[in-house]
Amino acid sequence: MESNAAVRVRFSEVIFMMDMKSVESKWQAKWEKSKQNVFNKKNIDKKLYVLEMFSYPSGAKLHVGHWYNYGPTDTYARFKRMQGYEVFQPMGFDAFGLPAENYAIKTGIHPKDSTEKNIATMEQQLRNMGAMFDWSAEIKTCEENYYKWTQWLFLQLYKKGLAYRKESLVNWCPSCETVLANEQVIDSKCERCGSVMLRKDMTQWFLKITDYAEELLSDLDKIDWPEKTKLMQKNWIGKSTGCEIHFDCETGDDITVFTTRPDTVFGVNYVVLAPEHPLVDKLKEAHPEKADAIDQYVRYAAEANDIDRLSTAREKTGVFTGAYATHPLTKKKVPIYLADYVLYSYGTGAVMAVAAHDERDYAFAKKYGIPVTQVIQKAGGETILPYCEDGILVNSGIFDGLSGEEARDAIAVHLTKIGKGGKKVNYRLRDWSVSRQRYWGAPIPMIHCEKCGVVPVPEKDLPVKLPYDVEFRPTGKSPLASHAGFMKCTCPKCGGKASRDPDTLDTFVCSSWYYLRYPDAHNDKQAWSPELINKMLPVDVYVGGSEHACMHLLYARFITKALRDMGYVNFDEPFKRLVHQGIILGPDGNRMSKSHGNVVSPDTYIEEYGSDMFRLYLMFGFSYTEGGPWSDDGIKSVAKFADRIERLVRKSLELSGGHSNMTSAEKNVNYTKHYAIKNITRDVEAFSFNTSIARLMEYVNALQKYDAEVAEKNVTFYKDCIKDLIRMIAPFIPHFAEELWQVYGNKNSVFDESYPLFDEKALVKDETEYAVQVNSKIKAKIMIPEGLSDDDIRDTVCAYPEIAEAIAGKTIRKCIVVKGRLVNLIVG
RNA sequence: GCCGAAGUGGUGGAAUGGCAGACGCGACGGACUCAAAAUCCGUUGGUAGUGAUACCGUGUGGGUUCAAGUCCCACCUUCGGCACCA
Repeated sequence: MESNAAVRVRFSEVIFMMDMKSVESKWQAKWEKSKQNVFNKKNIDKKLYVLEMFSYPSGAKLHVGHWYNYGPTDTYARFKRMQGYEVFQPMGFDAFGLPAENYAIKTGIHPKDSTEKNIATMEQQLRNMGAMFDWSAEIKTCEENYYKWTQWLFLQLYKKGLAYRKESLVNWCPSCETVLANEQVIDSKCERCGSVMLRKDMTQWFLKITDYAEELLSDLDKIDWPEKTKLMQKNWIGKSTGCEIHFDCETGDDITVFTTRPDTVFGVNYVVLAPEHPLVDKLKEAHPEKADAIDQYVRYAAEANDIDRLSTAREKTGVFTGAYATHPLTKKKVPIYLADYVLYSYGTGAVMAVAAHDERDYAFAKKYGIPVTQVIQKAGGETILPYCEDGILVNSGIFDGLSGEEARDAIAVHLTKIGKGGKKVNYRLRDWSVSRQRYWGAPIPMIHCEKCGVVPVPEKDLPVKLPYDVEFRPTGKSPLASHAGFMKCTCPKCGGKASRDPDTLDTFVCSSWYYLRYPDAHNDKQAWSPELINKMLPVDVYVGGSEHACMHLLYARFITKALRDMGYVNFDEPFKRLVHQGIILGPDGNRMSKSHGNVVSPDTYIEEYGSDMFRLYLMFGFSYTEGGPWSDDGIKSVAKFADRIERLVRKSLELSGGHSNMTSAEKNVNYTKHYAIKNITRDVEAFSFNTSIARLMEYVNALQKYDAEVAEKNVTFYKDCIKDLIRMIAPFIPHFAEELWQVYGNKNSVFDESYPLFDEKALVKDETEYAVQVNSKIKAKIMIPEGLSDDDIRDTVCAYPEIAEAIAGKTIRKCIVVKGRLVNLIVG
C-alpha cells in the first residue's frame, strides 16, 4: 500500500485526547479480571447464544475478514447484553487441517508446533479486539480433550448405522494426495489447492447424510436463514420426483431406470447404462463380438478426467452393446448402449433415452443413427424436436391426449399395477466421504482385524491418540500407515493381532459439532451434558461467511439431526438464525489475495486508531451483508466522530447549574435521541450497523448544536442526554465508551447498564411537514398540526396560497392523505 | 445452459409502494489564524435561469398505480451457486 506513508502523515493530525491504545488494554485487563464476559449459568433462562464461525489458525495474523466477521457481531452481542440477555459468545480454533500439514511438508515444522504457535498469536489478537469472547469456554479441535469426542461422535454414528465403509469412486486430489468430499470439489477442482481432481477407486468411510435428505430439505422452512443460503442447500440436496421403470434385459436381468418424465415413456428409443454399471460384464458375455469395443469404451470413460467428462459442450460418446431390452409397455425391443453422459452415481446409473424430448438423447441418437419417436405435442403449435417442455401425449396408446401432468401420474399408477415400476424420489445429495489420507486430523477410531473384520474402538479406550513422531511427507498413502507404533493394536473382540485405520477424519467432522461443545467445554465425562445443552442450544444467532452454505452448514444440520435421533439432544436445528457478513475486497475490487497484491492489513489502522475505531469504520463504511472494496477514506471520519463525542462529554462535565422547563431546543434534542434509539434498536437487530451509526451521528450533531446555541443550558437535562449518549455508543466502540463512562463519574461498567429505551411520546411532534401534491406533482411543503382528520388536512392544504392557485377553477376528484407524510389532490 | 442476487450523485452508501440521495467521504465558500493544520458554520444530483422557479433524474425499454428505486414483463451488465442429475 503505497498510500500508507501519506495516510500516516495526514491522519496523525487528528488529535486524540484519549490514548486509545492504553485505554483499550486497560479495559481488556479489567474486563478479564471481573470475568464480565464469562457466561453466568445462573441466568441461563435469559441466555442468548451468539456465535461466530471459529477460525482456522493460519500463520498470517487476523485479516480484515476476521475483523469484519467478529467486530460487528460483537457489537450485536454487546447490544443484546445491554438489553438484558445473558450472552454466551465463545471462540475457538478449527485447528486440524491440510494447510498446517502442507506447511510442514514445505518447511519441516511439525503441524502441532506451527498450529500451537499460530493459535497463541491469534488468541492475543482476538483478545486485543476487545470482543466479549468467553475464553473460559475456548475450544481447539486438535486437542485430545476435543478430538476424543469427535471420535466418540463417529462411534455413535457407526452404532446407528450412519457411518459405513464402502469401495467407490472418490474424488482424489493429486496435489494434496487425499480424498475430498463432493462439497469440497469446486468446478472439478480441489477446494484448497485448485488442482484438477482425479477419480479413484478406494475404500472409504462415509456418513449417511442422504438418510436425512428429506428432513434437511423440509426443515429449511423452520429456520431464519438468508433465503439465498436456503436455496443453495435446496439445490444441493436436489430433490427430484419421478418414476422408476423396469426394462427386461435379454440376459434375464432387470434394468431399472429413473426418469422425471414418465409421460415420455412411449418415446423410448434406447436404454443407456453408465460405463461403470455392474451389468456391463454380463452384456459382454452375451455379446463377445462387442467385448473389445465395450472394454475400449469403458477404459476411455474411466480415463477422462472430471473436467472433460462433465463438460456439457463435449460431444456425446457411447457404444452399442449388441444387447436389447424389452420396453415394459410396448414390448418392443430397444438397443442398450453405454455412454458416459449417464452418471453411475445418480439415480440407478441407467437411463431410458427419449430422443424426441431430451436434448442429450436427441444429440446422441442423431450421432448414432437411432430413430426418433415423437410422443409429446406442443399444445396448439408446431413441435420442433427436441421438444423438452410439457405437451399433449400422442403415439402413447391409451394415454393419448393426456397432458404431461396427467400422464405422469397415470403412467406411474399403471406401471405400479403391472409391477414394472412406480413413483420414486431421487436426491442429488451424496453420502459424505470423511476418510482423509492425511496426518493432521482426528484418527478414525476403527480397528481392522483379520478375523473379526472392522471393529470399533471401545469408548473407554478413547481417544485414539494422534502420534507426534510421524513422517508426514506424502507418499500417496496415509502417513499414519507407516507408523508402526500407531498401527499395531489388538482386536477388542478377539484379542488377536489387528491394525488401526490409518486415515483421519475430514476436518468438517470436527466443525460439525463444535457449537455443542462450547457450553460444556471442560466436561471430561461426556461430550456434553444433555440437560445443559438442551437449555443452551440452538445457537440463537450464527454469523459467518456464505461460502460454507453447502459444506459446514449442511453437515452441522445433519449431525444435529442424527444426534437428536440418538437421544443426545432434543432440538432439530443447530442454528436458529444465520447471518452472512459480506466480503471486504481489495481496494482494486478483487478478492484480497497475495497473488493480487491487494491485501489490506488491519494492523496499521489499529496501531493508528485503535481497535474500536477500526471496528466502527467497518460497521459504518459498508453494508454488513454486502461488503465491498476496501477504502480508508472514511476511517478518519469515524475517528473524528469519536473525537467530537469526547470533547462534548468533557465539556459538559464542566457545566454546573439546575434545570428549567423543556423549551423547543430541548424537545428537539430529545426527539433526535428517541428517534435514534428507536431506529438503532431495530437496525442492530437486523445487522444494519451503518444506519445505526448514522442515527448516532445525527444525535451527536443535535447535541453539539444544542451546546453551541443554547446559552442557558438546561444542565440536568443535558447531562442526562450525554449519559444516554455514552450508553448508546457503548456496543459500537466499547473501550472508548467504558472510559467515558468512568470519566463521567460512574463506578460500574457501562455494559451493566441498560440500553436506553425510546419513548413514543417524545417522538410525537406538534406539527409535521407534509408534501402536498396536485396531480401527483409536488407543489408545496406544508406544516400540519397533529390530530387532524383527513378532511381537515385537505381543507388546510387547499387554503394554502400555492395550492389554491394550482387547483383554482378545477374540481377535486380525489384526495389521498398519507398520515404524517403526504397529501395528493387529484383535480381535473 | 439452469437457478439466485444486485445495478441509485464524483464516492461509501440510505430509503414499511408515499418528499430519491439519510449519514458520511470528497469538493467548494466562509469563520478562527501572521499563516497552516485542527475545529466550527454554510453550499453541494444534473440542465437552464441573476432569481423565485422549471424541466430531467435510481442499468435499458414497456406496464400496473393517484403515486414506482421499490410491484409486473422483456432485455443488458456484474457477481454468487449449480452444471450431461435423466
